[in-house]
Amino acid sequence: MDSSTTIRALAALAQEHRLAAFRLLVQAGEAGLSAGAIAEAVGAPASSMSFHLAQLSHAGLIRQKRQSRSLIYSADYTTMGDLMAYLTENCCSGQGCVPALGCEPQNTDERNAA
Amino acid sequence: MDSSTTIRALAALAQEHRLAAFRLLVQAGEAGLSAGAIAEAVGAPASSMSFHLAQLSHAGLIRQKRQSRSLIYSADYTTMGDLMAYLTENCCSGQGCVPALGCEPQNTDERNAA
DNA sequence: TCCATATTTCCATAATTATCGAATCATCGA
DNA sequence: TCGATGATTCGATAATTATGGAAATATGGA
Repeated sequence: MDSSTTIRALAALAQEHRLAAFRLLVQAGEAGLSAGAIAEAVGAPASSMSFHLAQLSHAGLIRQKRQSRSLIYSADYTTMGDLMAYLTENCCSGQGCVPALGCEPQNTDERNAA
Repeated sequence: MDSSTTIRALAALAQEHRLAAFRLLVQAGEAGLSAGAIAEAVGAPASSMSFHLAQLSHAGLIRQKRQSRSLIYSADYTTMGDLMAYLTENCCSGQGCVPALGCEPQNTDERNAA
């Protein structure tokens, strides 16, 4: 992940409605949520939310699929993973930025799932 | 870390000159770098860089100390760590976002250094 | 085909953020 | 105290980003 891609991802998350939407989609998991559901949950008008979803999408953080009349959005963890890797690599060098989780003796294989 | 603090940190990093500056400071380590040195390395005029350093500072990502005529900036890893923790917690839920490092069998105690 | 629903695109406007020269402030050495 | 150096603040302007209603697009059902 290069720095301009990183900046796009960071900027995508650096906004109230977008961060809320992304968190929601992470919670929702594979099933995802429709644009309308997200807009309602976040409390933003449809057209505004659409704008924000486009930003997240453009950053590669979420995916879109049509399901009948609804557009279902879901989190795309690969970009998020790349972002985490970039930050760990470039912004935490040798210091204690990596949170102390995910380091259990035998974590079978939940990582690398997406 | 609450979401508005998170957003401030994300926004602080979501800018070319600031991300470059922060990476530089992470590399520089404890010793840090002067405002002038950062501005030159990043290729931004002093007053612009000063603006950006203020943003990073306000987000809690860097610290400032005066050393004679120079202001020396250095990375503050605690906020970065909090940010990583927030993202891991809220944006990677159960999925494979945590990079596969920091999980060596016996990593003595380099974490929690700062 | 026609209507209702779900969502986006368009557009104008508002708000925020970035840029950078000039002026100002702080510190040091002579 | 004066001049030089390092850095910030000020202020005006440019650029980007956010907002949200209205119009347009896509889909499905009757």
